[in-house]
Amino acid sequence: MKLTEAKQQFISSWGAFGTHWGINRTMAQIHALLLVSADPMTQDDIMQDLTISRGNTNMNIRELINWGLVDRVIVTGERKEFFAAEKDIWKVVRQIVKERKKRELEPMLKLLDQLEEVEGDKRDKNIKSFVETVTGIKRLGKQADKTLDMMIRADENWFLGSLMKLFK
Amino acid sequence: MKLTEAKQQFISSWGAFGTHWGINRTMAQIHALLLVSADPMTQDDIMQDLTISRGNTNMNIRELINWGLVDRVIVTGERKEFFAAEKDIWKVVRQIVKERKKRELEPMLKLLDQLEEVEGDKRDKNIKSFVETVTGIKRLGKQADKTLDMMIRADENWFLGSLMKLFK
DNA sequence: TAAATGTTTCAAAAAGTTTTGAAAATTCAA
DNA sequence: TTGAATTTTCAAAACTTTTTGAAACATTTA
Repeated sequence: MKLTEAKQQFISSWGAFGTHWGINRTMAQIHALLLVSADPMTQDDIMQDLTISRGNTNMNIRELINWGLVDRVIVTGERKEFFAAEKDIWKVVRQIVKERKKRELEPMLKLLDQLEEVEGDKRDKNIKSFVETVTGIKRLGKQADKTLDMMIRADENWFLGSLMKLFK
Repeated sequence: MKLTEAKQQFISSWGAFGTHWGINRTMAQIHALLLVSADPMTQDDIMQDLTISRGNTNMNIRELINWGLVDRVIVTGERKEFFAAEKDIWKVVRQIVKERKKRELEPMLKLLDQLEEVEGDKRDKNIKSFVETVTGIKRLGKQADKTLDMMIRADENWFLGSLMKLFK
């Protein structure tokens, strides 16, 4: 397979993959493009490569920067802004985990805390069933929260090393 | 907070939560409703509780059954089919991980294997950058694949216990 | 067997999301 | 300053996904 074709394939699959994870196709494609390109690219480069509009490009680059997956790069002697993806894939994963934990897991845990304190007789079958489910989810959620925290703080080798020992 | 209100809240948040994870709102809401209800419910119960159409209800119940998150329950003396959610939340998580791994992670790893074998001079900056990125992703992906396999096979206590030891 | 009850399908409508592109805003060099 | 280059915004259009509901299908009961 030729490089150009391989890049195309990677970009298109990464885009499809992203849509399963709540990331829109274009955002994932721009990320993919920057991941496999040797040098930083301008907005116009990206537009042309992916044949998407200026607005769409701009919007999604900004979103990628928000997620901490892409950085603005200043190239001396150039007026235009350049963009580059974080290439250390382990950092990328940690970054995504960190953001999603904050945006999704933490609010859910806060809600579960409230719901656990539903009024009424705990012997009532309906209340019992509700509280048990909520407590179960909360327990697992809190555990996941802690585990992810460790993972975010951890260094790649430490993490891989520990898992290898644990799961061998 | 009253039980009815608490249930409402739970169902609506679980629905919103689900949409971040590639599960549609209704599917997540039906799942939530069944999770917190003490007894199995019929399609008509669910329709009425969530005020959604018959077709929508049917479609999403079937999808939940496909995912292994909901079971048909036979109630003796009743003509209608009843449905109940798997209440062991740890089983639910394992089930979801298993499905998504199969549908998403595994095909991606297969593709990366192919892409790694791009033609051309490995000293070329562009090829080098591409191969390095792909290799990096593959390495992490393979590791994740293994780890998830262990997790799917593992028993709750074993998993929590090991993690507790590891991450304390 | 026919009627009644229950389940599934699917085309069309509604709702939700993403993309476009032109105009506005900003930045920078002269 | 001015104006050319660049970036950002946002309303409308295109596209995608979800939902509806009526009709078809299936199963049970009498």
